[in-house]
Amino acid sequence: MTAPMASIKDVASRAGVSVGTVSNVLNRPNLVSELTRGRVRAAINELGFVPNDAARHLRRGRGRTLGLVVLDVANPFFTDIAKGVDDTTGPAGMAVIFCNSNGEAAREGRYLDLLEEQRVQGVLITPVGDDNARLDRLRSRGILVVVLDRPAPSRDFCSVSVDDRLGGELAVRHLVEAGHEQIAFVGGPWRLEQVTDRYHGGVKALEEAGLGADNLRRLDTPSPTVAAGRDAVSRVLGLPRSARPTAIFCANDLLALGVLQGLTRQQIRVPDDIALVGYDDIEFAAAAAVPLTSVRQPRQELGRSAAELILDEANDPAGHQHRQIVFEPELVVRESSQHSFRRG
Amino acid sequence: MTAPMASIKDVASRAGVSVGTVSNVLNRPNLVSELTRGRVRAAINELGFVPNDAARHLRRGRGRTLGLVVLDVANPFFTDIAKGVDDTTGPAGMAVIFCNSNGEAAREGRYLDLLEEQRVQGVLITPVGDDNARLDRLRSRGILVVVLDRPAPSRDFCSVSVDDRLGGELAVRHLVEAGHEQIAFVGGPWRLEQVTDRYHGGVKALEEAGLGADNLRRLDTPSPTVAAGRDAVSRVLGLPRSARPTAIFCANDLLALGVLQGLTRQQIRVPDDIALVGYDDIEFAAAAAVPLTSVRQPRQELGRSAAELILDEANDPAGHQHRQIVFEPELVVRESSQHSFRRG
DNA sequence: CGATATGCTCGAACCGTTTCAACAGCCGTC
DNA sequence: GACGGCTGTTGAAACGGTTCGAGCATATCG
Repeated sequence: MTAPMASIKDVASRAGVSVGTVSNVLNRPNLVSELTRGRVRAAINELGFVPNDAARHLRRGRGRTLGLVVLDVANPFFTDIAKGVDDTTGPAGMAVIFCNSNGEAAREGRYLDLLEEQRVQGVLITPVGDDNARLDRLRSRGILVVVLDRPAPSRDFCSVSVDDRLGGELAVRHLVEAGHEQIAFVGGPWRLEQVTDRYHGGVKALEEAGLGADNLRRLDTPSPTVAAGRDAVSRVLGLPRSARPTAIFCANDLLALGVLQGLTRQQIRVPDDIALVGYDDIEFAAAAAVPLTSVRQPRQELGRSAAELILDEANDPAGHQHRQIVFEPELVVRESSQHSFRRG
Repeated sequence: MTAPMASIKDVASRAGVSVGTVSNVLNRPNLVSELTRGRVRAAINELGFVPNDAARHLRRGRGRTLGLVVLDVANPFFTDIAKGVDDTTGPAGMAVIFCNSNGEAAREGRYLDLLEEQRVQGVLITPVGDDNARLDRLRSRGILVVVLDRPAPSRDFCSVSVDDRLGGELAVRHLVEAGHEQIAFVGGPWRLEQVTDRYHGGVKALEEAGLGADNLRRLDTPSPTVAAGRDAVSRVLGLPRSARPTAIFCANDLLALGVLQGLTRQQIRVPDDIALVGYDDIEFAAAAAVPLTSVRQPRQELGRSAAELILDEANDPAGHQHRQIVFEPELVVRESSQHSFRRG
């Protein structure tokens, strides 16, 4: 009933050699004679021996696993990142523990504790807040850290991010150029830097156009999800007539899809009555009821680069230089912001 | 530079007790006097001691991690399942290694090897094929197995699934009742039982209506993704006029969204020219260009139940009874199949 | 007062690997 | 034939916890 897993000892006795030799066959086969190697390999197969990673880990002091902590597993933006990570760590023989902080500091903390106990080699994380004390602590314990989807808090962390201010700027400039002056910004929670940066980028675009921050009205959401987007619609519509926006810029596509649903339910047409711009350009943005204009981020690329940085540091801790990679976002214009699309 | 992680020995010497006592404070605090317990706790805090899970694991023989292997991380259906799993394993202090087989047997195999090396306590898996030899092998090595989103191959595995034949039946019956007689089934790869079951359920509905399997024309796709759905459209349109379907039933929502995009590109209106039904009812189905009729599965529930089954077996291996839980799917009708919606 | 039970603590064995110093042959050299 | 250099192999010491029998006070009881 219970596990009769063969150990290296069983292999050794079956092959008539010492455990050290078996270990050598596994790790430095060139040190072992052809003949013994063959016998050991045979024994391994016959017994179906699979080395115990916990033991190896214990002895070596460090494991072959990484932690990936994201804000929302259900957000395709993050699963695309995860795919990118996986594509590069898999071939390197690393396992990834995929954790969902759900945007909650408490959950994030619990997962980081767990990853510490696992003595993971490194952590790729999109932090919930700006508590870099926690990141420092990981570091001081010898755990490699790469900040994902955010610039690192200091020069001695690696990070991979996309210029969110620029993204916000692109989105709002696009709307301003289409003639919009009253714009709503739907996003939150405000503690996420991604949200504030996108907002501030938007404000910058307005100022460049001679308008003010008042023209980008902030509507906070408790979370950046479809449901929160739906709920935000009533607040947009509840604004005094004078402040009624003609366009909405959402902090991500999930919110935008929710807003779109909410507006549709209220018989408000997009883009005719209100223009809509999302962020991330997830695959579903293009398939939406009204194809969504969105700010594209190189999602898989983000994951791949982050994984490469951490592998680089893992393989050569001494020679490694911390880098803060910043990608550029790109505006993808679709129907949801094309006022003229139907009119014209 | 390198990790000076405190070990249980450091804690012991700092608190002036033996390592055994420290271990007891951690695992059976009631055996330790109030006084010592305090001293040990203090030492733990001062040193920032975090137990090494690999060591514990090694001694105990089994770890606190589970593996979750799914067909596609980027499919919201599976991330919702993952959420369900996570919600129930997290509080139980278990870590989950989330693996993406991507529908490829080779990748699945590599991940299972990895999970074996990790000596995970259990594996929740949506298998790529029907190679239950591999599952048997996990079992024989003492690794608990729960089959996800599929009925177990035999009575001595736990499984949590949804009745896919019934789902296919519901979808096609709905179309038949709306007057459709030529229906295309877009799905694949054919090796996935989920795909074949949904197809056969559809055939059953046709037969009940006095029609034949010929009326459900199979169009295989290489993968159940948005891109594959888009590509399938040309094949639907390439069918001889006589066999031209008036409705399409897709094996999942990703395919359906892709098909919808493809049709729109060809200026074919849904549902007026062709009706469309998806499967899974992911969140984005309702937000699609044309809100998608779909067959809903209790996604998070699926994940939760699976996790509960595995925790149950882990906690009481002897008393555990293997169970095959089967949920019922539910048809959610939206605009994409409502021929009358616009006409009426 | 001695025997026995009770409450805490200790120390050592053990889990399955890796690593490394030591060593056994064997060969060629001088 | 002693010697040094290779090649392969061995055995034991870690790694960091858990577990358990033994030991030692102290309290309980007859």
